[in-house]
Amino acid sequence: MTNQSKGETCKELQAALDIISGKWKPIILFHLMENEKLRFSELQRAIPEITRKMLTSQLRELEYNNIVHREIYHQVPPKVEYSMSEYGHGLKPLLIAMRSWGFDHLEHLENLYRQDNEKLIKE
Amino acid sequence: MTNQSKGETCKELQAALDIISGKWKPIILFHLMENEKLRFSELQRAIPEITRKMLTSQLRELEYNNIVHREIYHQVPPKVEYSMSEYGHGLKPLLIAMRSWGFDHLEHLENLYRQDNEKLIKE
DNA sequence: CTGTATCCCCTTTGATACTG
DNA sequence: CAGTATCAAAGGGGATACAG
Repeated sequence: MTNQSKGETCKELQAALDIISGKWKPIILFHLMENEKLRFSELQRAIPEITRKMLTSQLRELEYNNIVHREIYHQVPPKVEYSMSEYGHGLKPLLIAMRSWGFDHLEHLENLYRQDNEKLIKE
Repeated sequence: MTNQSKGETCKELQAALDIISGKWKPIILFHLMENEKLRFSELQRAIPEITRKMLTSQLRELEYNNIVHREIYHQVPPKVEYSMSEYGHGLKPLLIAMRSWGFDHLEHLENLYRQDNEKLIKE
């Protein structure tokens, strides 16, 4: 086993988090997992609340980390397509596992909330 | 499949990330996974760079989310023990999966770095 | 020993306007 | 269409001092 005991930060875990954390990265990744290729504008429509700046920057970081591929068509008007890189597809199982745990967790919170409410009603 | 296509944020994934993101949460969680119970001061020694304030706040958030249990011994001087809650143990597989992916990713980066270096040497 | 309270900084995010 | 530039706001995080 790795020795995390004396001051060694858990760099593996951090490495994974560095890739997927960022306010919009999770949802961007899921759209790209489910759609093969998406244009910039399609992503924008899919995530209406995001600004162009944020969409650009988050995609750039994913591209920098080799998770996402960016294909530029030199046309007028321009067209750019984003897709998961081959390497990026390796993230899929992890993202699915996270989503699954998150789903259960939201149910868990629901139950806690319900119990609190019932307690309040009784009193 | 869930429909993430039109503006629905991926709340499940976000829920998972909310729990484990935070500068010190990953390493705190791993220490608690490997040690059953740890006192506040033991955690501090295990993570020397962390400040008391941060250790407190991160633990409080984990406690609030029902991941970590806090046991207070009313003594002088005080003694507080932290441990994974039963619910928190359910995070273990996910954390291990993340660490595993992160490990591979760090190797991936190593290889990229090495290739770049060899290219530079050739030129 | 196990915390809190303050104050400050820095990074991330957002609003808005401009451009090839 | 697919961005960039600029500035402002918000929040997370750190240093330090104090407290039960």
